[in-house]
Amino acid sequence: MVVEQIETIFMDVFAKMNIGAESVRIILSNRKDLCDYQCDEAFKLAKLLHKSPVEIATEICKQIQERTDFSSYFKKIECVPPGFINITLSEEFINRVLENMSEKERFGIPEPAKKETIFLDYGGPNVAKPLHVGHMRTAIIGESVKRILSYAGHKTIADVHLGDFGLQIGEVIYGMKEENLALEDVTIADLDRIYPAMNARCKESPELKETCAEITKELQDGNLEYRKYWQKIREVSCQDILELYKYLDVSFDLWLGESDAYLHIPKTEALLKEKNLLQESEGAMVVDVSKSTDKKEIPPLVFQKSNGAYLYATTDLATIVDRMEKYHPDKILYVTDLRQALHFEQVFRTCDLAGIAPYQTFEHLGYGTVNGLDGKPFKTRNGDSPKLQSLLKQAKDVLIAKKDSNQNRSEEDLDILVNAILKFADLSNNWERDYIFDISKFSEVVGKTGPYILYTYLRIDKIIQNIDIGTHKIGNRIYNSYDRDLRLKLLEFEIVFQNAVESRMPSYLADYVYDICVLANAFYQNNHMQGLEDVIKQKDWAFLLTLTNRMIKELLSLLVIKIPTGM
RNA sequence: GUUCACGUAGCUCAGCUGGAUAGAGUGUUGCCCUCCGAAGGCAAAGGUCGCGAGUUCAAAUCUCGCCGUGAACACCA
Repeated sequence: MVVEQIETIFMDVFAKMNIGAESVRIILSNRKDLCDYQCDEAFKLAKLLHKSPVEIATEICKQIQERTDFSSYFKKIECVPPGFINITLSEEFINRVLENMSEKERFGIPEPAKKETIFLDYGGPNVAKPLHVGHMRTAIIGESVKRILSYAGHKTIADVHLGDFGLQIGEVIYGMKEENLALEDVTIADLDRIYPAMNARCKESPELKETCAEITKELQDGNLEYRKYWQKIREVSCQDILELYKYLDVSFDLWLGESDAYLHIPKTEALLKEKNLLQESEGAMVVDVSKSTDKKEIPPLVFQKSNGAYLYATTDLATIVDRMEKYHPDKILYVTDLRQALHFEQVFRTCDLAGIAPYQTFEHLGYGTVNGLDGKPFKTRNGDSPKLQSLLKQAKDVLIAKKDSNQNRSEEDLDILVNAILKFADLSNNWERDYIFDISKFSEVVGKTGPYILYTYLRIDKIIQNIDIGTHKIGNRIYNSYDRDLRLKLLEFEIVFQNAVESRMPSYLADYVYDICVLANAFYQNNHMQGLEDVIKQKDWAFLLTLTNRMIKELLSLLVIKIPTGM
């Protein structure tokens, strides 16, 4: 909003000066002590115009200063050697834009040029297996990205993509039958007991594992008895999974899984055959996805194993076929561990080759591995990695112990705080990086943390509660530097949000909301509003803080963080 | 081995579509609760941006080489 308006003025001036530039870039100042925004275009124009950057910048500044509308935008605009153009906004401009933002939904960010339907895949929990930290990371990042895209004006569809047809099911069925469990009485406690035990036994005994694999295969082929077991396991497990997601405030539009994908395998196979893509290699059916331009050899995608079984790539392909057919998405985003990058590369290329969907449809948001304190990844296979549920419980206990007053807090508020701590910690990091999981991270409440943001929000809320602003707007003044800094920060919303959308990076929003809070803290610490004689000033400030809090709240919501009643 | 990612303050990390004096948090050392909540504020100290070249008026940012760490490399997901 701010940037576009300034850019328009610059382009206007460029036209007058006969500068043949097609665009101009105004960026946030990196010297806030000198100006609010800056333009470094003079350096680029120097070659084109065969003049020195200072000359060009000086002329641009002069042209802008001579405009009749100068003061409605700028307080000061000046050229600083060797050719920077430093821009300081006028109070009028700042307040005009803020008022406009305050009147609009979503602070007036424009609708996307093209409204896209975007599919997101960020669940991947396995039925009958407990969720662990990795699942939480996927869920939090995915949910946040979904909310961001949706806020930007796109249509989003989230699919949990359940792992409900794998070997673990065979193992659990075997264990249930062995114990002679009555199907209708099976609870999550039974699954929590049977799965780890069976998993351990299968590791010891390859024969037992083979038997379980056989059960799994028969289930996939339609064995009715096993199917009943499977349904029950799925039902019980999903209840549990749903509860955890609910705790995390993560939701999905679709609860499909691998078992649903199996229905679409024949269709998928036909599509591949039609394009003559399937070929036999070492007994397996594969798709050659290599390209001559590859720097590194990309192995073929294995569609069907030599023993006739299907695997991960198969169900992923089949799932895509189904999604394209039913929903015609413009984009499909996968939020998974970075280590799966090659797998997705193969799948995406296959889709492109088979005409299922163009390569550009897909994006793999590969987040860094969740590592332990030793820097090694948490193991997901042998049940060694701690259960998510117990970690959340642990975090809550630590929180209660941290502050006396927390003992009187409602369960709901405590849960919100736990969520805020771990989500802010996760989302304020760039998701591409590895993530060292440290239980102390789950209880960090000071500094750049979720609780700090919530604390600021609640304090502001308390301050403005007692001031009736009625229909009062932003006003036309700015009273001091704390005031000005906060207003300027709020103006950045659109820039920051667009960055977050384009990069699918919630961390930009986390950093931004933190910056807002720091400035808001400084503001109310230094500008006491209680008993202020200047009523206009008091209302101006109350309006500003109201807008600030609205923004904090919406940003938090995009980070999947709620606001407690107190803390 | 090949490919990719990463290396910034004691620690955890921002910054990377090139711009001016490289920023936060934490930890360390001080100060600030008769004022709207101290889960807060203010200040100080802390840096060869892994190393070396190159491109450029300008490099933490782009290119190349080296060193270090990690990941992936067809019938697991």
